[in-house]
Amino acid sequence: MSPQEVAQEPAHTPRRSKITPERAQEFYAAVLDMLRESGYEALTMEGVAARTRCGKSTLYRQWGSKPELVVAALHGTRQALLPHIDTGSLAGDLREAARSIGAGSGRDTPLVHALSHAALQSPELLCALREVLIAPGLAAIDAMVRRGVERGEIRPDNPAAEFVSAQLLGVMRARPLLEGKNADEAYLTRFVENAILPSLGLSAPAH
Amino acid sequence: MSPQEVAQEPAHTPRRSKITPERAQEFYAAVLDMLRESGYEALTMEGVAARTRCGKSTLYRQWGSKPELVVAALHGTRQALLPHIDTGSLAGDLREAARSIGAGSGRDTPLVHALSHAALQSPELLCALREVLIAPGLAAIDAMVRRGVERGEIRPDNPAAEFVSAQLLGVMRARPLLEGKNADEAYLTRFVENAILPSLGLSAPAH
DNA sequence: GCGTATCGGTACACTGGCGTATCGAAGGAC
DNA sequence: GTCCTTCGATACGCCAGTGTACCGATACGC
Repeated sequence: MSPQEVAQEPAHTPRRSKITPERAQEFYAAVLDMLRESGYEALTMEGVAARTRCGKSTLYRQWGSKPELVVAALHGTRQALLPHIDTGSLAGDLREAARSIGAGSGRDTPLVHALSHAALQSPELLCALREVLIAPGLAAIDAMVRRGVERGEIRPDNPAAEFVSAQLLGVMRARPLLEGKNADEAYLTRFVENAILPSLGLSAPAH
Repeated sequence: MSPQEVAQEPAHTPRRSKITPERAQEFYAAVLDMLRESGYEALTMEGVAARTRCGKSTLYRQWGSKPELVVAALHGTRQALLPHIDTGSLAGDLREAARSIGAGSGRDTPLVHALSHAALQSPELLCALREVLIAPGLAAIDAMVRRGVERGEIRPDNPAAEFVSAQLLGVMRARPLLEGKNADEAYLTRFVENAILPSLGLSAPAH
């Protein structure tokens, strides 16, 4: 708690910490990079200290412990992974979402991958993971579907609607395991075009 | 290597090990259980020894190290998770697969979950994971699709066909993260019915 | 039955990470 | 310019897990 306040307030209250917000971002970036590379368990405070060229004491002074540091890193680097998408049609939105997710897949997929198991042991971590990586994507996709309903493109009770987000995020996580490569833009675009849209009844199956 | 030979050959060569095949299965079951519960990193040789009421020395004598034990446990408990499914139609096969996967989801999903990250660091583990848990499911589903093509239910170039397995396995892994509960039989069945089949053009979208 | 090798159990070094304590140095407040 | 706090760095104690060594007991081969 206290560290974020300190690190995120540019100036205002007589700031005690010498960690500038930019410096904090360096810490956070290092943490997330190391998470992506080696996972949560292999992430060590010593490693973070070495990579950021600071003392362990600084890390413990500011964040208290490894789980808190990781949670702070997640929250501190919130970046809209699905930026405002509103193309005017559900199909367009989903295509654009596939593009956007695919473009960022090298960044977010490994993160989710690295944290998804560790999160089961720690409620705080699970909460941060959902809040930062899962919920925004989920909300964005659900919003697209909702707008699609409002525009009358699909019916409110379209039975495939509830699966759209699970399909997108699921396939994104499944492909590395199945085929050994990340779900990139091209793959996700094909997926939306050939699987999701037809399931919603939004494009005539090509046969 | 040597331990499996010993444990899996009932008799034949003057067996040195006193570990009967049944006893070996107990070890393997304990390992997989603990993997499901706590993940790969948290699995300790001491824990396995304690749960199976054996000495650590036995584990090290037989399997050499923790990664080897895990690999052996995977290979040693090969069980067809998708038993021969052949209902005569692709839709029937997929519905049956959903049922079967859903019924076993409490068993296999956590395993994949626990190993999928650890596998990225160890080629042997990745290989075993694919061979035992991924490939059989993949092959089974692809076989269904292939039979569907041969029967003429879908065209060979059906663009949604390539995504069937990724969707099933992906959704199975995504739901715990999205909704906090396992993809059970009911959910997967609805998913197949309302998303996969329509995407294949196998059921008229309900609207 | 007897020898032998493995079993289960414990004790032991060794490693590596966590978190704390302590230190000189540096930079901002005033 | 002085004071004071935090910084970076290092050393330390502690704990947990790995893998080895050793033990008496036990069950199998013959």
